[in-house]
Amino acid sequence: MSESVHPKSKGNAAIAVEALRQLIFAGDLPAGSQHLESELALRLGMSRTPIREACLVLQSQGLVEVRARKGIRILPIAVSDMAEIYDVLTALESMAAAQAATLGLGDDDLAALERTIADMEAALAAMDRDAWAAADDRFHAELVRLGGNSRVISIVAMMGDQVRRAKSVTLYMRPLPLKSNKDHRGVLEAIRNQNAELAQSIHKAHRIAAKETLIALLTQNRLHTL
Amino acid sequence: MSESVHPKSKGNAAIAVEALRQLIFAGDLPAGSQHLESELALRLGMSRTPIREACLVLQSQGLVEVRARKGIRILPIAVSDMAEIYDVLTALESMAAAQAATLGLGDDDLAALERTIADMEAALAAMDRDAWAAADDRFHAELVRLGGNSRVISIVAMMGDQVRRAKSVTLYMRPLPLKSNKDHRGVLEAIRNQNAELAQSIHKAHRIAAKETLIALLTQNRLHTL
DNA sequence: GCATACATTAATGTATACGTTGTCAAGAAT
DNA sequence: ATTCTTGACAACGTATACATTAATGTATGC
Repeated sequence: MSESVHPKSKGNAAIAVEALRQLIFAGDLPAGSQHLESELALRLGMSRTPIREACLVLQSQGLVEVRARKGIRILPIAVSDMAEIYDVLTALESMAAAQAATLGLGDDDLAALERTIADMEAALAAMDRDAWAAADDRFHAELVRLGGNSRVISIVAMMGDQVRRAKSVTLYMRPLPLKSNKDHRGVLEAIRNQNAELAQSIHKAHRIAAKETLIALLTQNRLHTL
Repeated sequence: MSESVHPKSKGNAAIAVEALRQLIFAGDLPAGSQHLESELALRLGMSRTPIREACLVLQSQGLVEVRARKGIRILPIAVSDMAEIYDVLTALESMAAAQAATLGLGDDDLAALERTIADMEAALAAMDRDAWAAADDRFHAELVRLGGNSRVISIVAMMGDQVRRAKSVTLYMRPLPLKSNKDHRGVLEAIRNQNAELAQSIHKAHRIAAKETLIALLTQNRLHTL
């Protein structure tokens, strides 16, 4: 039968994970706020059981903290957290870039990465910050995908989620990242030329610069927690 | 009051996590085996609810996989997994070493790290492989602790858990790692001298060598999964 | 004899009731 | 006025009953 494609192919727990993620990223559950299991259960129209399981998953992903009798707390991101996360991303993504370079990838494999760069350039030309940020996310995700290490992929995705709010807050506070794309093209070319050292060093410098820019911005604007 | 320190400060779910970890590491739940929730509940003397929550936690740590109607599966570690994990450890621990070197740590801070090296030397002299492995684990844990990045600490701990079985299997298959300690002392001295580049490069080489040794050993002995 | 449809069943997924325990506030003692 | 005690309450943690669903075996039709 041609049922609706997603009648209930996912359990309620999985639905709750996705719904809570949306609520968190949209700011409907603000950073630092606390919420009772029963409140969330009522809000999502299910019982406490799948809510509890969803919160455990989100806790393991570093998005919330479950504290007995104090409700589920949406974890705020402090500047020190940003520094930690960017350091992890720097180390893992740089390694991914180096490993991608050693794999001898062809133009087919690099097409997706190249497209994200083109998207960023187009977004810059149109001064569309949101489109640029989306393409930048895709660039980094594609880069680690090319690295081929599934653990790196999932760790980077988790860390990316944790800083998502902070990045969106600062997106309109800083000048357009015109220099970024030179780095991106540099990494791409180094991978294409199988120059692992160069790919790694360019990307590492790129990430360190991004970290310092972001931290300076947050500090200047007294955004200690997000 | 001199109460017993842990009367029941932990809930059953936390107890289940710890108990299942023990069973997995001890081999009582062999890699690749599958177990029903009700079986584990009976075995640990509690209901399915805390078992389910414990399994979700263990799944997020990469130790098991929960599959509907097929039971909880203890994840085996393939050689390719070992390669992935060692690459992650290489990147993150090397960064931790570099960052520890930049912190200007004093002898007090480095005492614990130095002790783990001394323990390894003593264990080597006594040809006590288990003691050496335990001290080596402490060395790596202490190194990342000195790095000061809490996310690196927890990621490294998770990855260490995932390869624990494989390391214990190969522990008695390889010659005593006499060279290792020179690397360890080198990292320590580089940190003491605030030479971040050197600390990073020594540790990186150390990890790469360990990876290749372990993978060669597993491949030679046809230990594709553990 | 084989394939397909269906019934059975066993295991997970969910709801709910209940026990347990930390929190918070009110009040008494110092 | 501050602090300590105490007790009620509210939220969580757990057990259990129930619904759902996929796998398996069986029967039936071709």
